[in-house]
Amino acid sequence: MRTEASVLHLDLDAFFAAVEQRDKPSLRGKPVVVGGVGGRGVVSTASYEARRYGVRSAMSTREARSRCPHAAFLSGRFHAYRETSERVMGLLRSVSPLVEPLSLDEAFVDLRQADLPDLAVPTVTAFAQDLRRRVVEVTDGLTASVGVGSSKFIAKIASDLDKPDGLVVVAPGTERDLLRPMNVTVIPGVGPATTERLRRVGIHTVEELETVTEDEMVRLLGNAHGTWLFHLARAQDDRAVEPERETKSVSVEGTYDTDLTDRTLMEGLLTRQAGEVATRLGKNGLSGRTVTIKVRLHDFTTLSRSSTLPSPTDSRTTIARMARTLLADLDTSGGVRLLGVGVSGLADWVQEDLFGETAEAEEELPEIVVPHHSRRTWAPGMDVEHEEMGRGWVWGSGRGVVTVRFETAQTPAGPVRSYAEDDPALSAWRPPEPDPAAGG
DNA sequence: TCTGGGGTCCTAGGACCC
DNA sequence: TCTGGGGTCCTAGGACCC
Repeated sequence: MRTEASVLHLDLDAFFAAVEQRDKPSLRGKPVVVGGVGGRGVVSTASYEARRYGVRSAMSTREARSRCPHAAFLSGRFHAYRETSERVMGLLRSVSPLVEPLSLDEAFVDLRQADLPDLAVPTVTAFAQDLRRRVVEVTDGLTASVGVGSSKFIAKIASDLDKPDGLVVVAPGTERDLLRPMNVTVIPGVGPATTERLRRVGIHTVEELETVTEDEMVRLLGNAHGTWLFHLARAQDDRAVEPERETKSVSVEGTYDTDLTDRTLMEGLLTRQAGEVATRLGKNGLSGRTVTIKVRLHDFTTLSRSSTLPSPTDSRTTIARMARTLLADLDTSGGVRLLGVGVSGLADWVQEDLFGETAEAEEELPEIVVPHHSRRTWAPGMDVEHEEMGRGWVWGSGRGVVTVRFETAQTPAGPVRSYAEDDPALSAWRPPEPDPAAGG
């Protein structure tokens, strides 16, 4: 924790709804709800007019409609949100090089790196007011709530205290007095489960939380969370403002209006999602080793299955096949409401293609053709054929061994076998069409 | 017809290696 | 012939955030 109030947190007010009201004057002053409009949609953002009717983020759209039937229900225009967000982040970066975006509508700014004569409360207050004015300017009318304090934690709490269109600067030294009367739920990281655990031992406020020893807290909430909360209860937070945070995973998921029961359809949907994940990996120059599927059953039970390759991939065919294979192990007979595919274990480099082709070339050539029996030709995802086992694809290779998973569209979870990489029974599978470029 | 989609981080158990 | 530890990787699930 710093001795001066030099961490700023900025939060754009009802951001998605505010962009809609800005761009569509007929919506100004009226309740606007942005979110999923389908049968199983939830509210992403409600304008303050809609909040007066009890509409809240994360509420089902169905309930929002019953609370506020005359609201405008919009599915969202993410390009507009992103574009507006970039203008705000650009403004923040012009003020300090240390800007950490948390989402499209939120960021931390380190004021130690800003051009300020000093970091006294009156100075940062004037600076923050001017920044809020410039946000309105640069966004054509959107307002922001800002908090400034001696840490990320305090700045974030402060920006919440006078919403919307407010500013709160917490004077150094007053943090703990501010926190004590507050409910534990104001602490970021304290959600429903933690709140309930604390409630059961009679803890509701930060002041009560302060009475718990670190050991007790760890016993109650686990090592990481317990230790973390022990310190936050005392306003102890030394986290730096981190401008660059690297991506750890990329995923696509979808909830369907009616439960799925057709396995072939599920495989088709996973295949399409895998393609979207691969495209996004490729655009960002990423590849990853672990493919995970997510399946939410009719009763909301959520399952995940994952599998890790020997080397990273960004190939749509490999990701899709792994996804379908993982699905094969699951009983989905009761119906599925959500399917998803993700890739993690990311490397910021793409495995060098054996033919020196670019990722774009793979888009046109989903089936890779490899020469017969030459060494070092087995890359994950390649189609191969075994004299006895039939057609399969390379699961992994290395140290002279190639592992092949045999599958057909009907039986995705085929057996896995390993062979010496120069086993003559194993050959590259060729598409039925003659390919003059393939050579021998 | 309650309950999105994109993420991050943590835990716990088992495998495996030294 | 009884029973080490530590470290790392992988998997599944859960809590939480916006």
